[in-house]
Amino acid sequence: MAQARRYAGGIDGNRSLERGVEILRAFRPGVDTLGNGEIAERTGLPRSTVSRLTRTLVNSGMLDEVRAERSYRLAASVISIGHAMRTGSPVLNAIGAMMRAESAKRRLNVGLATADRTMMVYLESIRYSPRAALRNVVAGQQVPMELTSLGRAYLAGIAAVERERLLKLFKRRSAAATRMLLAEVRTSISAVEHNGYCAVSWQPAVLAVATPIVLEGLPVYALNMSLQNVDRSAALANEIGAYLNAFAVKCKEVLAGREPE
Amino acid sequence: MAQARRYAGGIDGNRSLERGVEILRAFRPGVDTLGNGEIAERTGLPRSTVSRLTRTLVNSGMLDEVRAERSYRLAASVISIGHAMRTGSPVLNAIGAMMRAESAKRRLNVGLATADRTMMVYLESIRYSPRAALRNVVAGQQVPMELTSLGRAYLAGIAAVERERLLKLFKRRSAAATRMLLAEVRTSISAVEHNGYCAVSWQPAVLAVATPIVLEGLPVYALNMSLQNVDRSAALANEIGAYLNAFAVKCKEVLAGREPE
DNA sequence: AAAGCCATTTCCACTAAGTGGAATTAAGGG
DNA sequence: CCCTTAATTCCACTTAGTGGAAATGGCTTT
Repeated sequence: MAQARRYAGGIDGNRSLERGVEILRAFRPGVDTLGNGEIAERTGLPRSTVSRLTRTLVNSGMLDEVRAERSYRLAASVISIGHAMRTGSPVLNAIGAMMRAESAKRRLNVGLATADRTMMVYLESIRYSPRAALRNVVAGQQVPMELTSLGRAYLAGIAAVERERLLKLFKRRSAAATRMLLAEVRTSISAVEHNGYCAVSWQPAVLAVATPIVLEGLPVYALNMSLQNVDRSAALANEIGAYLNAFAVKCKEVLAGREPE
Repeated sequence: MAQARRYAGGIDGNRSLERGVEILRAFRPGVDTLGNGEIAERTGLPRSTVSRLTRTLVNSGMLDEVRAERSYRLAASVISIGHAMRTGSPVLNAIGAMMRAESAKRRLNVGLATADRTMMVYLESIRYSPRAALRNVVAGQQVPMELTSLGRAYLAGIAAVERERLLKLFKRRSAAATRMLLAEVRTSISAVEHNGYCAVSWQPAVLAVATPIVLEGLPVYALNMSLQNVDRSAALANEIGAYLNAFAVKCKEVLAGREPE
């Protein structure tokens, strides 16, 4: 008993909708079109089911059909919903401008991200480069949670049970180097607990420092600052970490003072 | 007979999925959280159904639940899918860099958009401003189709039947000024047919010029160039129109030459 | 505190809507 | 022109979804 069979009666949710979302998710960054067969493979759904659901998604405007090659691509609707998400976000509204100003002042990259399953996704990423002044780069970009300062700061900010659930997933994901990686992740988490931030050099010659932003009624976010073309030094990490802590405090003040609707 | 009852057997698509998408769509730009009640109102769905579907969307990661206020907001997933859409887009991949270069060279804004129902949504919008060099502004932003150069260029680019369908929708939407507006729209469309572009000053002191991009196997796009703080003059519109035509030709060449996978 | 008043969620009987294997149709390839 | 391969439609089956009604759970009011 217990373990009630899902999708009996409907208390657990709606199967078709779940499947439809899974189909949208099958379009990972970089893929242009997918045929029903490919979608069926990626999602594990029966081909006839995929055929019907893709048709529905076309009618709903979430997919565009490419008749000539019997395939589909994500339609413009998905970015307009994405845009709605960004403009609705109270956090981004509150601190977006501050992030831009901070990037210019400190002459480094400033980013804000939150989690999508096991990935961190940027809500905003302000890249500072000495020449092109500042330009804000693609929101929606994903980076792996376990390897980045953003992800580890996020892990430090969430509830312990959820954290352990995610750590198990990482274990399953990367076959090799598991022990060392997990140890590193835990080190970063306690760094956050002790110093307020953690520093990680995920990409070569890039130093990134991040801190969690935990607020009632909002998902946990992570704020980061990063710098390219530097050699990784503890001193530099400390300096940026101090900037980040100060900035995070300012952000939290602003966010605490917002009208709750 | 005929007019087969929808959702019998499943040939017409999947009702729950359609409804789930409608719920996501209820989050228009600017809204933060919506409760199930509000969603039910906006979508016209029964409250119990909304309750189940929102739960599913939370499980699928498309919505975040705000337990304290029993409401929901769009989750980060939607921007990561949006990002996938942008990085997958062959058009944006092919001409994004060219758009940036053109914006810098001509010192004006360059945008690329396509339709989402009766709105035009920007895939990319490169804003030129004399000071902050160039920075690319929010993709996903929507502007009304019937009022903008982008929208009218799009209308000029699509099949006639689809165009008439949309024109009827505009008629229904704006109670007043209908005759004049529709006449204006038709004027813009024939301007595209004659000169390759149409010019519209939707917002005061902004001159915008757009042209359709029609390619086999892709939705119709519209490319535009615009300039702020100018007084609207035919001469200026012609000049920008000429730039735009030349640029569109270059774009189409590049797009024609891409490998068809 | 207690009671009343919301809004949201769960229950449940009903059956239509969705399912997926099999048949069919359509699209390339030789 | 026929054959192969993949997508789509059919269709009998039945489960999964539905929505009205009841129950729950928060909040406010006296």
